[in-house]
Amino acid sequence: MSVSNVQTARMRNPRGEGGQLRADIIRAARRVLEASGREEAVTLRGIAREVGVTAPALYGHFADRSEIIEAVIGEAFGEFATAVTDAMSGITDPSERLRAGCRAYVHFAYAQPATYRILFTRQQPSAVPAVAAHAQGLFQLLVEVIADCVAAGFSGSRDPAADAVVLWLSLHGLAALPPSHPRFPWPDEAVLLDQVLSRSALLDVG
Amino acid sequence: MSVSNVQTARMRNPRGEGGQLRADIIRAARRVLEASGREEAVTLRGIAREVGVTAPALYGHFADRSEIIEAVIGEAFGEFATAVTDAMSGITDPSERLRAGCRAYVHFAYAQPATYRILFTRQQPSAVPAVAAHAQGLFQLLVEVIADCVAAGFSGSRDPAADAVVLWLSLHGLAALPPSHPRFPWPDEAVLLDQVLSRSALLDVG
DNA sequence: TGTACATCAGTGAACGCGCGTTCACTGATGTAC
DNA sequence: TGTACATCAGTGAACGCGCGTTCACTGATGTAC
Repeated sequence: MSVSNVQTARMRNPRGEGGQLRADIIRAARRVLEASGREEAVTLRGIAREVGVTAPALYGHFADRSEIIEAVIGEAFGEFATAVTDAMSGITDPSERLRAGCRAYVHFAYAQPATYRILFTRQQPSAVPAVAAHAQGLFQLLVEVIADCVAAGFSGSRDPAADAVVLWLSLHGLAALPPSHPRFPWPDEAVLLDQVLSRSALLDVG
Repeated sequence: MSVSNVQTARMRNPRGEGGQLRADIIRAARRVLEASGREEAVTLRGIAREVGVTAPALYGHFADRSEIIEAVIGEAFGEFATAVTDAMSGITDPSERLRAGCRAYVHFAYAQPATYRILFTRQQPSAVPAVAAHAQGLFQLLVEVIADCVAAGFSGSRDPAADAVVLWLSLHGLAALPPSHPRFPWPDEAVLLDQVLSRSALLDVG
């Protein structure tokens, strides 16, 4: 019944460590989300089954189902932001830093398509406060690295903020379209990313 | 109760015109889809309420709920393709023809965001045969009009097919991201479209 | 060291709800004689 | 022209299901005396 199929009889948490269940719930919800691909399929009872606990137990940590979904979104966006910034950290060449960040963006979307969808194509994702803040920070990072590329002579951008918007549009297309249209004859992903970077960010591609 | 709020007592169709109900069902389903914003909220019972008929009546025209959803997708994609091709027809300047088609693409997405989403960001939309065919045709049209722009000296593209892919990625971003992120400070839509066209299609923007 | 008690992480049964789908039916309308 | 009948577009009641949520409870573990 469990999504992960490694469900063993769950041991009751020792006293004082009931908070452990909270983290287990969020992790289980994310597994259910990716296994089903649809936010609506992430039911409170389904999460409880995946955790190995009865449904009412979840109410010890969340007021209702929507609070669990919001926690999932918050945690997933944090992980997404970390994936992107980690990929960029330590790379001094600004054009390579930009490329690494964009690659991490797209790879996250391919590895966890349903999670990417819940983060970026919900009706109003920025209604979740954590999303608005994280998104703002990531966008600023994008603007700065494009500006770095300009300063280093790798990009012909005359308006890094405007070009960051255009780049984000293309990145989102690259992240979202191929998983939804697997029968379309997509070019190689790395080639596509280089084309997007050279066009949207006016980056010289070596 | 009805989404459109103009529901009057429905008159039974005269004999031989029961087929009228089929079209009513699809239209009602599309209203429910846009009103709720979510495919999962388009329930068979909800559609029946919107039509003004009991739920079992729908089984006279569709085998089950999923068949209604597929009919909605098929009809919506036809309407989308018509909107784009109509916008382009009669325009001789190829760069204006390209711009008009892209504008129609994006406007459709803004006017009917849930419908656009169901057409392009479903798990596997191209599993619906009508979608695969229509999408293929529209993409070919995009390649051709970019080639026309090159021939007329308006575009520096060296590979219209490859650039059509990049343009589609950006168009999708432009169509999908702003409705999902209304708090982001988006530039003016027309400006954004011109930037996308000049970058992705290497179009000279006047 | 032993025992009464409080705490706490859950359980188990139950609720009302909307869903998709089935089934037997109804009642108006056209058609055959 | 009148009447019996077939057709057909629906209706109304019912089903089993999974859902979110509530409630009273249980039983293990730590704590106070």
